[in-house]
Amino acid sequence: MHTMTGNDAAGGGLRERKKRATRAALAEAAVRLAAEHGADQVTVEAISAAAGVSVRTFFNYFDSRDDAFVVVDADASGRVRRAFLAAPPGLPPLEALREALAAELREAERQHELWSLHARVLRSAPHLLVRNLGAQMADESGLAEAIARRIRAGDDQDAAGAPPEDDADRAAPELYPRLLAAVAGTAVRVSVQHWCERPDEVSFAGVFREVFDLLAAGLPAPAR
Amino acid sequence: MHTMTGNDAAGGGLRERKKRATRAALAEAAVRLAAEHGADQVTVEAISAAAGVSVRTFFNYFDSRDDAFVVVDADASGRVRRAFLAAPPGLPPLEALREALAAELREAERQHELWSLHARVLRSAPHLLVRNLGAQMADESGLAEAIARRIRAGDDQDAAGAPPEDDADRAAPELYPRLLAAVAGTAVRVSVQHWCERPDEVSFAGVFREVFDLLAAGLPAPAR
DNA sequence: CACAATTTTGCATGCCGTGCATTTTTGCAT
DNA sequence: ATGCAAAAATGCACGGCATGCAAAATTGTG
Repeated sequence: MHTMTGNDAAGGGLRERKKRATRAALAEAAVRLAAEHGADQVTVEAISAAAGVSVRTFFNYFDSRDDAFVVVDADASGRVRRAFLAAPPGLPPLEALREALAAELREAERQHELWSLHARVLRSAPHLLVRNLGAQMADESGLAEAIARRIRAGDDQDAAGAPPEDDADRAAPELYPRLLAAVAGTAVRVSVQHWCERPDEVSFAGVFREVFDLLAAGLPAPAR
Repeated sequence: MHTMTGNDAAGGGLRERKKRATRAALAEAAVRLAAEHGADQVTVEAISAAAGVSVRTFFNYFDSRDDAFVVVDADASGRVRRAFLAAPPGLPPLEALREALAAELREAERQHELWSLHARVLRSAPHLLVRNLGAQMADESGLAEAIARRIRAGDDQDAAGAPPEDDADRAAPELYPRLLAAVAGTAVRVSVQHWCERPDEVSFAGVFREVFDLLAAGLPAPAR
């Protein structure tokens, strides 16, 4: 299940490469068809035909029809976690997370066309935006654990005596890591949402920076 | 769509009262059946039978089967908005929202049994938790507008000249109200989530207070 | 090339969700 | 109270979604 093999550019076997090619073809076909005809007018049969596979095969890759529209990049969350943990030790958690997210979002803007289509599909179908949000929430748990680990690592600088239980209380995550992970995800969502409505007025990086500045300041009443 | 009529305890006509009774019966039957047999084992037919209506009638009240598990109190968001707008004018937005949410959550703990069942159902079925999150997001837009209005009202104290457009730019909400609304919703979710895992260690009010204290402080790294 | 493992595919099945016409209930005016 | 119009509930039919199962096709390996 975990696809332990390094699954970035080229995973060893021809089998896995073809699997990912089929999956990507299905996802891209789904997004393009949805952008053209509207999301709810696209049947599984049409997606499968566009990708060159049978209807049954579609359900071998996605648990539901909507999943094809939602999943864009499965290992983006892993990259964010790694970048967050690799940030300079002195940085506060919120700042480290801001940098990690900003780097990932800059990277995401490379596939600008598909991203834009995807955003349009999600905006025109609130139902799918919710599912996308759900995928974001699935990452939240892993990110919260990374935050907790980074805080422990920071504390270990001061108190060298490492606690005997390394990951014993993993089943009961603390409050702060969860809150920070959840709020950061929300911040990304609001930034994208706000920026999508004004593609020309402001840059995405500017919106993103302003959002995190507001968070770091404790969400004060805006001055006019 | 807006159910303009004051829809609190007893809405005028017998019609609307019976409608809400049927809707509540369906929702409660759905939650109880899901808590007993598991959410995905409950068919629409079973829910309808338990509520004493036909299958077709079920779909007259809910757009999908899952919606029956998600919606608990349709006008909770309206109460929060009103309480938020009625808060003392001097209070900063974050504090006013904290108080409004705390009051609503205290009120929600009255139907403790159904709430607890509902929480268990949502935790056992991530799929439904996502839909619940979606319902929360639907309220987000209205709450953001209320926040924007409160801020405008606060500014009108300083500059008495009221702007000619009262709700002209409703279509283009500003960044801060949206962010605050979204983060507050996230804060509630994380509070409930965290508290549900430790029902005995801490009180819900305590978790809730700690979360908003962290937000108001700008999510600083926790001191040990 | 032969063989085992994996993937794809077709078929059957059941539930979900919607449109339409019909029947029943409700509110209101007489 | 009684008839009437609006609204809700119901039954029926239809198509898409989603899964299990077994057969056929494809890939990796000796």
